[in-house]
Amino acid sequence: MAKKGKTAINPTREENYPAWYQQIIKAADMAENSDVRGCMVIKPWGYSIWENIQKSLDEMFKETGHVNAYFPLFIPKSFFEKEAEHVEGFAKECAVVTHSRLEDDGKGGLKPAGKLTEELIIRPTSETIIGASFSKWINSYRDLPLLINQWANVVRWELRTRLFLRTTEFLWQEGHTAHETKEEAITETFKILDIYARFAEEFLAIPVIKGKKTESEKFPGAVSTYTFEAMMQDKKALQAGTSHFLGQNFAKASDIKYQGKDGKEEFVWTSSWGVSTRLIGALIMAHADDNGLVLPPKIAPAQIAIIPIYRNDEQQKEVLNFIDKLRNKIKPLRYFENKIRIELDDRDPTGGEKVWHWIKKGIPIRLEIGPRDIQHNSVFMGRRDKNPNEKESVNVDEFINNLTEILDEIQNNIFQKALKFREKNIVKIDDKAEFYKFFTPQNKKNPEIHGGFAFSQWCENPDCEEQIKTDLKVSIRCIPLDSTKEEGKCIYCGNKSNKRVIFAKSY
RNA sequence: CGGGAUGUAGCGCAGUUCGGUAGCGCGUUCGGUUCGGGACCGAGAGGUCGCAGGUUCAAAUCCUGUCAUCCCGACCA
Repeated sequence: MAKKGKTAINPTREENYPAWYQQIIKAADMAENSDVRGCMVIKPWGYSIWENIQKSLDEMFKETGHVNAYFPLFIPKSFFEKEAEHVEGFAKECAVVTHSRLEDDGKGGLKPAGKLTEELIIRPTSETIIGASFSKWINSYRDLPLLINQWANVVRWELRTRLFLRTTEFLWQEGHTAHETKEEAITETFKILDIYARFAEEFLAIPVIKGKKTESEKFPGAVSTYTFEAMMQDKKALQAGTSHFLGQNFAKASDIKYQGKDGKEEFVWTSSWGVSTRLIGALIMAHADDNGLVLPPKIAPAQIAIIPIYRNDEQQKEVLNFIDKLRNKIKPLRYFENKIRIELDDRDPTGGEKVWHWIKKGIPIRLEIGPRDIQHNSVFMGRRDKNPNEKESVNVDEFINNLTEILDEIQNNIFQKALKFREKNIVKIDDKAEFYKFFTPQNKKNPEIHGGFAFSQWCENPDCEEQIKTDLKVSIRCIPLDSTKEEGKCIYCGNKSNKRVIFAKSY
């Protein structure tokens, strides 16, 4: 009989959250560390999730008038130096290309040669090089707005990396837009933030809080940064993506000017925005449980795994035949305009191992189909939003008829569960001592999962923000956009304050 | 980049104190029995013990260096 422990993933979230996270990725076979420090290999199951993210977001960008383009991986150092704050923010984590070829070093190895006259930076983000193109492309107000997106890889030489959450090289999209007026650029910034938030909630099933970053947390070179923050199951906040209003900072740095209707030359107003493979990390930490990954149907590489059950060749033929017919019935169905993807697991039939294999991979629906089901024209269904042992026999026609609703239900259940978790762990705190207690673990040596989001008053003094960060490692994640004015006292200094912000530990 | 921990078969680990040439569970391969909750029996394959030096007749084990991973800190999508 089964020799397994209580959970498929060990350690559990409660026992050791960071180790649990690594195990989820391993068990679902999503990615692994590469031979290059800090870089990951994204394996098919993980990459497929990224492809689905790309597909959905790309559609949303295009629906709102954006077009894709591609800019170089390399940025001349001089371009990069143009925006002072930008340099300061990114200089410490830039990979620099200094040579263009390799030569025999006379010891059986190779040495770099062909020193470049100007060093090239591998893009950590592309504001500057895209700005250079924009300045050529834009002449007149008729050229505006310019709404460009690129899907690319970027490199940030991080000192501490974690699969998906922070890697030296990562995949993302970066939107860059130029507008005639400040208002238009700001509208764009919010429009994208809304798209991101909608995508996170409707596709990734992750509830998010939209908000503005404080001065200390904003993007280097931006006038203002907007973020959408999600709560992970260890109650920490994850910045899932950002949208920046850049004012005319980069327009001035890259000399992006247009001639207005009045004939006068003006600098454009720009925005930039991005989400990355970090979203996959968010997906894992928002939904996965102690039995493995949990995938919302809309973003899953496949929605259904079919496990055939049989004893002999004759039964195998019969079962596979039945499955084939089932697949043909599913084929014309569409789930959010997409085909429903099915994985048939016809490896050698070995008991329930295959069932657990798919549970760990987070597949939304598992179907076990054997002779007994064929007899009753039914399928044996397990759902990832329910306990692994909660399985039910469903009539085939009923299953087909209800399939999209079932997927919807799973999608919704996953979202609701995450939402409930967040609501439970977001607390209004107005007392300083309580605030400190909230963010201090009971067990100092081996901190348990604690804290959450504290929705507290802040007087807008950066010193208060800084002190809290020093004391508790808690930062202001954002000033929620829907945070209404409310008279109160700053949680740190007690001075008059008129709004609440989200405090949390973060990734 | 600073502090701590860990590197032994695909995965999880023992062996290191006290040096003697590598083992367990899972997985994997083959044969058979099985098959509706992680099957069983039998027979195999698989490791220059992270890497490089050093000490020694002899190193997974002792010493030095180095690399990687994980955790904490500083920094960040």
